[in-house]
Amino acid sequence: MRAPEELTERFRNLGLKVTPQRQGVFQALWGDDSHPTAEAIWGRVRETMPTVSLRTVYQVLNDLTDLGEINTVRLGSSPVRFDPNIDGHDHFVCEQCSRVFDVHAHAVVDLPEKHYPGFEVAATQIVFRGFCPDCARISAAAH
Amino acid sequence: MRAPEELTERFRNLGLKVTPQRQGVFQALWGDDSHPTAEAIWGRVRETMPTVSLRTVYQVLNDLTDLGEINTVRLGSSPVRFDPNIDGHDHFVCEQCSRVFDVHAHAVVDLPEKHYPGFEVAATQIVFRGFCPDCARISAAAH
DNA sequence: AGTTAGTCAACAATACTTGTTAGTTGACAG
DNA sequence: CTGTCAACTAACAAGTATTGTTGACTAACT
Repeated sequence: MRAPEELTERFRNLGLKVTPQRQGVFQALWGDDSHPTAEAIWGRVRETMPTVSLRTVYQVLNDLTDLGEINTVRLGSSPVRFDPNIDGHDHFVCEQCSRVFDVHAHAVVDLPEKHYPGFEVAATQIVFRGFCPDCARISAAAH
Repeated sequence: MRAPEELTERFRNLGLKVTPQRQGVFQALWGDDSHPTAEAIWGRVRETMPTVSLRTVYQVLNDLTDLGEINTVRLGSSPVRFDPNIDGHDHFVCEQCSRVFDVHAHAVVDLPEKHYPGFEVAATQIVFRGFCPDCARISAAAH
């Protein structure tokens, strides 16, 4: 996503008001690569704005998604996570702690046209599952 | 997953009773590659056993999952889907009709150890998104 | 300074899934 | 063949995540 200042400008250009709540969410997301849930963002915004409602946070997140500024990430049964990184990248999900990491895989992926005629691939998503370094260390130490 | 008869035997060996409800779910899943939801399976079992409860279907599906006979597939915001195909394979999700197809991708995927030290990859999942042949045809005809 | 979008609070509602209870049935072992 | 206990049903509650709604209030922009 764009920097908070640029988002401010974009919202204004679109005729949307730049409220402290919206700016709070911009700030909370900016540079975050931890794929926070709506609740997590809410918690962060509340630190400086204790009265903000979860409803509003959801609102803003959906607005940003509609504008293409952020992506939603749904992996497993957990709640939706929000990803301000909209460049092409892959994900690693830790099966232990459920954290999601941005990764760049070396991948050559192809859906063979010959066997799947008529399928129009718009996006390819790679998800790795396993243990993150922290959890791998702990599980190794358990021996 | 195994054939219904083999599952029957496995359940019996494990001391689990082979009830008509369980067999109904075995049958409903056998050879199904449409990634049905719990409700869909329920509907199918009810055709021959109208009194079966959704609760029981969930129960049996979870049992089968625990036994590793089937996989759960969570893609997007739809309810959990169940996949009797537990061989390594990939998925194609139609963004229009939400159907899920089993596919075998040509893929060479690698998480570069060098950049991600300590990450232990247990599984790699590839998901294609786009239009399935049916929906591609309809959207093309709309022009 | 006025208009109106945005927000809040509080609550309802949705969808999916699991928990719980109590009463009944029927699969299997002996 | 029969007793036992796992399994099933029905009916309901609960839980999680998310969105809808309403009415009153606030404050951002023109």
